[in-house]
Amino acid sequence: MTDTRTRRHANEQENDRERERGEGEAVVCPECGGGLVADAEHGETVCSECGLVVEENEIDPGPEWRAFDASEKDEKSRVGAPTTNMMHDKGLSTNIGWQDKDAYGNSLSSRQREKMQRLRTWNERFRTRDSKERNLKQALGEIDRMASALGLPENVRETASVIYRRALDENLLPGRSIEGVATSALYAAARQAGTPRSLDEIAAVSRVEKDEIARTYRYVVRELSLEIQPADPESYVPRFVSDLDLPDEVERRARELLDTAKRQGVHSGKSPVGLAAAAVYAASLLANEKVTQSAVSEVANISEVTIRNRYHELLEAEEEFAPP
DNA sequence: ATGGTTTTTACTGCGTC
DNA sequence: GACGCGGTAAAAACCAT
Repeated sequence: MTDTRTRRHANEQENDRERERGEGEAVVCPECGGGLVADAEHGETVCSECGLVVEENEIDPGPEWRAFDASEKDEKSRVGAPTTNMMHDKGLSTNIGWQDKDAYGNSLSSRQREKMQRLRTWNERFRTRDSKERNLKQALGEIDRMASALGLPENVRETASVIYRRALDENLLPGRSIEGVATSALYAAARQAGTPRSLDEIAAVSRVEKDEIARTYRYVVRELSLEIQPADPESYVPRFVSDLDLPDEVERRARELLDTAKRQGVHSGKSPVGLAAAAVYAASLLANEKVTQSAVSEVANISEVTIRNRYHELLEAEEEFAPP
């Protein structure tokens, strides 16, 4: 009986590779497989390895050019704040200022003031009237809330916003809760960005049950054909190490252990979190740092038994690979 | 639904401080 | 005696089919 999950992961990854060529969401260069970097200054997406420009002519949301004094700034800067996916209308809608001043800064007559107040009210109503927009407003709020609770950086929130927007556009919402889809989007975004949070951690800050998140997540991933690799155990290591107040050396060794384990294929089918936790524990043994299994299991939310099983395997793999 | 795998739970024995 | 660690068996959770 060869490990069926080993095969599964291998296949999954091949499929992902395949898909990346087709769709615009690629995070990997179609030429050389290197990582893509956004170059906002030129509005391009460029491969870090071979320099291939993948996408051009995207709108550069940044300021036009350096300004050396105030007048130059007025001349060269574009109007308004940079657009962002984190606002439900990308920050592009009209807002009516709250100051009762006209374009020249003169104050308005009381009649005019009343008029402006009515305009403000109606503008606000129109801006959020459409159900999709309302929907987005709420979902993005949720995403933001959960992301801060989990300490996820801004780019993850942005990605989550994009995913949610797509789900909305493709009419994936009917029959599913806004919160569920929002949570799934965040879960997916965190994994894509290489700062994964486990399903448990996500569920802890979401208003939705774990089962539903998992179900919705699978659905969303399938419908949007998002390419998401199984989480890399190494991406959990830094967080565990710092949660346990361990030195950098432990982190380094943990990475080494995971690397050789990967090379030997020991890792497939096992939970990445467990692997990471075991690596941290094994590494701290090697570095003569005293940490208990229960401490590691606590921060990783993994049972001690799993840590034991995994770290034996890790050490074995290490010995086979490099027997000094 | 099913079957194969992994993870968890619960319990036990051993050595050390 | 409490604690850290190791092992085991059975239950639960997970996932592809």
